[in-house]
Amino acid sequence: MKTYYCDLEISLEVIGGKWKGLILYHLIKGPKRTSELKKLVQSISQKMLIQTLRELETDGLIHRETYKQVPPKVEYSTTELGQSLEPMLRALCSWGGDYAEKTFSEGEYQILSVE
Amino acid sequence: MKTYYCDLEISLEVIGGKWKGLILYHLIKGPKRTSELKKLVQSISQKMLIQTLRELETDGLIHRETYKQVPPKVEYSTTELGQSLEPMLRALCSWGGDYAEKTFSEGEYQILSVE
DNA sequence: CGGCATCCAATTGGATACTG
DNA sequence: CAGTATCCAATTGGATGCCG
Repeated sequence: MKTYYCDLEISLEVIGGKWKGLILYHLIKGPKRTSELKKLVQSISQKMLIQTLRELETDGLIHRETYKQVPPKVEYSTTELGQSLEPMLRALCSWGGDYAEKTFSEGEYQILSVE
Repeated sequence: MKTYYCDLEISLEVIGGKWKGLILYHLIKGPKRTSELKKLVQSISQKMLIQTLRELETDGLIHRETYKQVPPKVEYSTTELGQSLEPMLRALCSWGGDYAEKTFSEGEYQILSVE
């Protein structure tokens, strides 16, 4: 039996880790193909991208749709459960922007939106 | 110059990782001594606890107060910046509880609050 | 009590090559 | 295009011992 000492430990197990929150956040803004996600999160390796997607799928946060065609097409989207994290991820995202403005110096960082 | 492709990457850099969010959450509920934090997050090692606290301090989310006495006493508390994450961490925490109820089977997990 | 240093095991993660 | 497998480097993290 799994033992937790705080509900937050459960959330962090599901969306914690280096990439899960970020990938999920991009999918919350709309379904994406594998290659699109790779572009949105450039620093992730293909291996980690796939691995992260598998974990999110296993935990019921995203859905994987395969189109049987050549060349193959796969599209990922959020489930209702995954989508329910939208307010928190949006708030965190906005917090990150504020944090950077307050904390970093001009010219010390840049944000290149790839939307 | 640091480059980000999404503001969320900034937040995750600051409160991501295995322990930062959890430690911060406990401190948001009130100042704690080192040994108290260790009790609240039993599965963390002393090394990781100290390391996590240093990182949170460096990023300006928590404050470390040393009382010069024997035996030594150290107390950690949130800064205003750290406290500003309260709504998000509380929401995430509550989400984790809901997730567990929906997803886990009875007897598959337990939550032992140590408050 | 709170913290640091060292050593070592385990895990993570990247590069590359290959498949349908 | 999407994904898998393998190998290897880097990082993480735990156990232990020591210090003020």
